[in-house]
Amino acid sequence: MPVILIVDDEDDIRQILSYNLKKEGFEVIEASRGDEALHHVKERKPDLILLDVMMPGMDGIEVCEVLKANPDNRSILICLLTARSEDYSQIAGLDAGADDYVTKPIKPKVLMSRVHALLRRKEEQVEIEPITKGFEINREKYIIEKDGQEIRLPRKEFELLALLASKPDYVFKRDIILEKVWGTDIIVGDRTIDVHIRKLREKIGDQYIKTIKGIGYKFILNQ
Amino acid sequence: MPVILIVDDEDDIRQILSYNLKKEGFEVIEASRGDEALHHVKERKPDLILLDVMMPGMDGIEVCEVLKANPDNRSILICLLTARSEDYSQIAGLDAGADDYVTKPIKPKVLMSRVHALLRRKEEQVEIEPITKGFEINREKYIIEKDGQEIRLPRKEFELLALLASKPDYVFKRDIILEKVWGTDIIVGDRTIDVHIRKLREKIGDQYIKTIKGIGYKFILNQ
DNA sequence: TTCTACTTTAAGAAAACATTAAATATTATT
DNA sequence: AATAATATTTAATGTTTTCTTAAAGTAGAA
Repeated sequence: MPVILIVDDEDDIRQILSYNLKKEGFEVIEASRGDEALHHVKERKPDLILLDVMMPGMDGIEVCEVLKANPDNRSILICLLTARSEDYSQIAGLDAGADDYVTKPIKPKVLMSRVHALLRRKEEQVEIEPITKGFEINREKYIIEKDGQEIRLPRKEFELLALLASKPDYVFKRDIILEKVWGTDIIVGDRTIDVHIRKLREKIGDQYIKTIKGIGYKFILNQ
Repeated sequence: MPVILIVDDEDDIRQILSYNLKKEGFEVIEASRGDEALHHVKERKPDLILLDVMMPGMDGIEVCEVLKANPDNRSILICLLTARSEDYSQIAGLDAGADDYVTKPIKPKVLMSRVHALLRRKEEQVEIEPITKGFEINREKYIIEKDGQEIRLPRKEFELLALLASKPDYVFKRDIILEKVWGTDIIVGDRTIDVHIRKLREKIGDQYIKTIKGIGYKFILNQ
């Protein structure tokens, strides 16, 4: 899960942002001052920084400039938090390398939406598609193609197959499957996996998914 | 390259802005009065208007109101130029539909930064070229043609269809739809999408929009 | 055999979407 | 500026699909 650093000198702002972000599953780090923020970044590189512009001492723009000056930090997204009444000339922040800004008073819903949009932009860079002969797994269309024939799968089945097929012949342990397909939050019984495997075998043919007793399952292409 | 209209009664301001904008490759149109500006907009729809608030005759706020009253002009960005001394309450311009404002005296660097930020945000909205057999999508008139038959769609429905049809067979996730059609600032409930999908299906036929449960929707042409 | 781990089937619960109507906004018209 | 017409959003309820669990069955290992 993405790590987000909140930098604001006002405690209650930090609290409300932190609460909302954690609720959505993000890992949150907080700093009340600019120099503190820079220190945190050295320790743990966040994916995104929510950065207040108006702060005593080192202000947001400065923090932004210092960060972006270092190539290692180029990939960190920065979203400025600005008061609407602030003179916009201060918002040379976009020149300083910020990726977006949100005006105060901050509506949590709006901010969350922005956060997701920004992180998505980042993710879009590194999207990999697993390739498998005879099988085409098309995430964009959310269908799989087996020998030219389109097969539509429900979400869990799709994710399960996509996982197994991403590394043919590799055995995925049950706990790994649970973690990748269901996530760490949701706890489901072991039989649930079996049933989904069953459904998959029904749709794509028994021969592709092999059971490794006591361990897990694997996707095979030959034999 | 984006087209920018500068509206200011002071010649030297227009000149300096024009110079800087042209240097960055923008196409620039100028007007010295409000009514002249409106006239220009009819002739050639700009992407962005830099609009002085204090002008003899029709002032900037009025121009802004007139423009934004017309749906065809809703997509034009408006950035107000205001004197710093002006009471902030006067900047009801943001209520009049302006997208941003910059205070005088204008620092070219600051303004350029704002201009780029605004245009970037506009681009992030929907600027898709729909390519679709049997369907003709006319963005100017908010009309689609299905098998020669004209169907007029309200804005949101149109944008939604235009988005889906821009990549047939491609699944648009709900959050992407919200971001592209509604924007990141406006937060609406999930059911809102459904209702719009409903309306669309009613008008163009059920077979074109397919639900991918748990993911989103896709536009399909065959089958 | 007996135990363990998986398979299979069916059924109920939960999630996600569809539909309708009503409440708000917005836009057009008088 | 008031009214009417449209458009948009929300809320409530219904429907469908998907997911999960429970229960009974099976095959193989100890």
